[in-house]
Amino acid sequence: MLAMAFTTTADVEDHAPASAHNVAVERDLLGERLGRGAIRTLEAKEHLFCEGDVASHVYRVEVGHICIYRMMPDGRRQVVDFAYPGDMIGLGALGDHADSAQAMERTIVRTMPIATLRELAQSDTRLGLKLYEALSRELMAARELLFTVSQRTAAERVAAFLLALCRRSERRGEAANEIVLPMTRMDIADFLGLTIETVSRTLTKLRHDGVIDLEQCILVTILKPEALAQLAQGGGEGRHRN
Amino acid sequence: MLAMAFTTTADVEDHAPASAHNVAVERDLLGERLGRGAIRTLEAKEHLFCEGDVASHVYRVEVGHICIYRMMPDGRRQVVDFAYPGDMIGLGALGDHADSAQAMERTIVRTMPIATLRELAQSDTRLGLKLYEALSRELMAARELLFTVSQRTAAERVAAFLLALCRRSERRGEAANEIVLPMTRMDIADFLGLTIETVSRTLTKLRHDGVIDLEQCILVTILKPEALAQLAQGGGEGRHRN
DNA sequence: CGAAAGATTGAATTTGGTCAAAACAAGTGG
DNA sequence: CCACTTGTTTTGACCAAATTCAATCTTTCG
Repeated sequence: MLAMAFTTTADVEDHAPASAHNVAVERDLLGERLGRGAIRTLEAKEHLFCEGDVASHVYRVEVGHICIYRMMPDGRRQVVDFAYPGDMIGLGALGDHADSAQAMERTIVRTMPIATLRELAQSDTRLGLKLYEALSRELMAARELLFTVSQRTAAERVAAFLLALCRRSERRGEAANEIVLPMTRMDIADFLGLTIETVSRTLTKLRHDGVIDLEQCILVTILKPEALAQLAQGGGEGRHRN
Repeated sequence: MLAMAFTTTADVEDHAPASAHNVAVERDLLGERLGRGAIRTLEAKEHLFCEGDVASHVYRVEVGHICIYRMMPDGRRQVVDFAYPGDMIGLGALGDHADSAQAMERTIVRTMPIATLRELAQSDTRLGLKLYEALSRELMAARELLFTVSQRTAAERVAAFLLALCRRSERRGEAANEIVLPMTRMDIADFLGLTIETVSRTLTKLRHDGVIDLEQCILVTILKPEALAQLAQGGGEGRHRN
């Protein structure tokens, strides 16, 4: 269950074992149909949809990365999820979108009308179940994030974040200890409920402690995975245990 | 959408207009079957299920209140939801429970095996859709809470919490400005990511400011709903707007 | 009633935020 | 190729909000 941490924007395909390649076998109806779906290309910073828009489609990221977030009138922002290639977006939307989705770089998505999705789900109960499970996984991820943000210290949050990215890499069969951050410090900060300064400081501290290496501020090398894992738990003496 | 704040543990019935009474008309299949389902009574502090248990049933609270939470090994706790009469519990569970459900007082629930739920959902596609929507609403609630905990100050969190309870009362046709807190300060604290002391202090401050009244520390009277709403937004000059 | 659990209040401490400046990186145009 | 601009990241000094620790007060319940 812990392995699920942050594993949000559930891919509807079964969670692939490490052996599966990026080009997953599209054996189910949804995958097939999406494969034939319209393609849309987004420039960096372009929005796929915004808070309040009518939820007309679901999407699957093909290339690039998308940041999903919500804003408060006064400018405070909560990043809810980062969608990687293979991830579905917009599954949970009912009526209007409750959040915005913005490309973090040039990004390609496949699109599919919600109406079509509904039809498919009706004709194939197994698909309906899959969707349900995908949503359920999103819920769990959201709660995991809630937990992290609510209960952990800054250091623990950053550690947990890095670990989650590691696991994501592993799951898609990439190098597990070298991760490229497609998001800015600002995105990380708004995801973890911190400021950019704190994120930066924390990363620097991890570097000085020899836990990670940071060359271009976009490339993180995990030197001591155990230390990181330890930190992500209450290992560094966390906070109020009441 | 904002009105959804904290409206978690979605009731599967349509969101009833304010006129609807507690004894909602059970027109759909699920309601009927649950109405005929087995009853289980829990004493205060008794668990309905625990983290890691196999998810065998879904439940609907009939009388009393249930607290849903997750724990870290070191004792830190995150309350994820409070379930009121009419609320469903366990909808999102896949395989094992990711959280624990504990009665906050003597509580009665109706139970229904997940297998039965699956069958029902297969025979009635509309029910499947309803379940999906219920889960989706839970997801939104989780994200709303995430937002609150992550971005708001202590005062704002408590204000938002009280307001959410107000709305809940309203929705079930109860007095909107007198709310009884079925949960302890500890529960509130673990829900909002604060300490009991901070919760207590914040409530005291609200009382001194004449925004609420607090007689038995369990009964909150909202004296200035607008002020509370204002606070819940960034009205009291919130935090880092970057 | 009296014990135990829960809630409040106060004082000291700490974490993380704010503000401000400097360092870097990437891209543009001369 | 270099100066120049712009945007992001890092670093430091200071400050405020929330936690910790500790003591007291209330409520609940046997």
